Amino acid sequence: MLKAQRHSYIMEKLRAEQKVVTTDLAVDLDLSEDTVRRDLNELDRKKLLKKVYGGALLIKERSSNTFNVHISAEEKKEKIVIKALSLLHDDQVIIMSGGTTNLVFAKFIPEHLKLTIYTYSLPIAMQLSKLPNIELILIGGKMQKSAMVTIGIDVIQVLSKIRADICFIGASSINVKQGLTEVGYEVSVVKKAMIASSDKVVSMFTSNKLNTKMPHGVCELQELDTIVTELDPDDDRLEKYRKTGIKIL
Amino acid sequence: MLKAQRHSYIMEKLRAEQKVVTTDLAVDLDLSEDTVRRDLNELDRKKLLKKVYGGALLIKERSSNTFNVHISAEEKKEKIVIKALSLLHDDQVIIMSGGTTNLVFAKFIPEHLKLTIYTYSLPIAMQLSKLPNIELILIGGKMQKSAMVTIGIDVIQVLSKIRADICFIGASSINVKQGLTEVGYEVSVVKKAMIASSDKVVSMFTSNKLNTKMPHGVCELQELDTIVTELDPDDDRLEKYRKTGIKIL
DNA sequence: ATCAAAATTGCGGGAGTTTGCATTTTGTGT
DNA sequence: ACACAAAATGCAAACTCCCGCAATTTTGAT
Repeated sequence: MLKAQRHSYIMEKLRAEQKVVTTDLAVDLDLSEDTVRRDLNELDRKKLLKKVYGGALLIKERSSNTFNVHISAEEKKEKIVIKALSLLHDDQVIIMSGGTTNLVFAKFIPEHLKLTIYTYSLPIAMQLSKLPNIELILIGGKMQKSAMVTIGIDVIQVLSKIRADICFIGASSINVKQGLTEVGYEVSVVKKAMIASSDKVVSMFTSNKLNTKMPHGVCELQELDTIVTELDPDDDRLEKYRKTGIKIL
Repeated sequence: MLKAQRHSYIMEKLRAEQKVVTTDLAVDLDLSEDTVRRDLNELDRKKLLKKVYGGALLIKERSSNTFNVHISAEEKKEKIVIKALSLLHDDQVIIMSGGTTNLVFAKFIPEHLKLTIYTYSLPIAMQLSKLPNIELILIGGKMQKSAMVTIGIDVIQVLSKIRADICFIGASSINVKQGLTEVGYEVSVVKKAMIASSDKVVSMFTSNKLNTKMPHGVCELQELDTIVTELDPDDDRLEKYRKTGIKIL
């Protein structure tokens, strides 16, 4: 593996986990710890991370005016959202949940579409602000800082008054028995409200979310109209889901 | 084989595998490594790939997952907000309007302060999300895309129910006779509501806003408790404002 | 067709990089 | 203060790169 690739691997892992451990990286990359240390030192010199005893930490620059959102597996997500674009038409009212898949979706919405979009995700609202033909309503509430979304009773209240054509809902986990499930209780409640206010429910997620489970239920699989993954709709891994009669893109 | 053919072979392999290795390409193409290197350097010069030690990598345009806010006269604004930090104490409830001066302020709030902050500005909410001890409430509503703030009746309604210790209010324009004035009607209404809900009103702005006027009134000078500029409080340009009895930092 | 200039290629060798190991130094927790 | 892990240092081997040069091919003009 090329050194430059190692550096991107390290930075990627760092962004995902906030820290990296020298010994782990040596195993991951199948290299001596010496080399890993040299890599870390080099990246430290370039101010891309902060080397500490035992590994390295993510640098958080307080000075920059840029807000960065890290998107993992971006190519897969691009494949997903391009398929989902076919669901959009002029004059629809849409609710979008948070999550990076939906953020990629926001990036791909064509400029000419005239839509009304409700969202409670800050990055998605920022992204959609670039589109002149979108009527954009940001749903306010208490900020959940880690996910950059608002949560709580205020969000539920606003959602309950909307009548939307489609909601696009990210997924933490999905399986045939329990349907959609979430890590956080508050987010699960918000998603329930989204579903209740929408005529059609679409969930987009990467295939690694398939057949996984989280503590808080959102809805049964049957309540979803369409799911979109990066897989071919005929893929074996979707077999069980096809049998439920759900639409798969 | 022609050079152009080699180049397309290299680019194709690069797109397929994200990287190419000089020695592998020399074998694939049955050429000396020197020639491969020359090819790679040439493609690098044309910005079609990124040459690295040992091979080359795909150039990936950092597709904008970054949201950038341009801040003019940032040094002046830093001077202002550092003075204003003295107004903050643990357990205060604060309302912040939009504007880049307030954004700089958000960047300078110390990590240890425990505050409850209401804002209707997306960039400010993003910035404040980095602070673990802040209870952050984003006020939702229709997005005004140009300013990255929410406006409208929803914002007013939320603001009217708050009882805040201080509000930090940006200024489009200020003069002794008319007080604070705004370009947009909607923003002027929101700012009136902010003021009505706060015990103390602080306005921060750069000195170029002094003695200017906009169409929509926000409040009389007397309604402000404190103004903060980058000037020395004894500066001649603030003479008229000092006479009104307003506090100047 | 002929020739010269320009471009391309491979090679030798020197310079520069990278890597793992041995050794020494430094840092951490008990 | 101690033991032990992590890091820095020095070093040699292997690898990669670049320069100049000569051989070869291509190009373009006569």
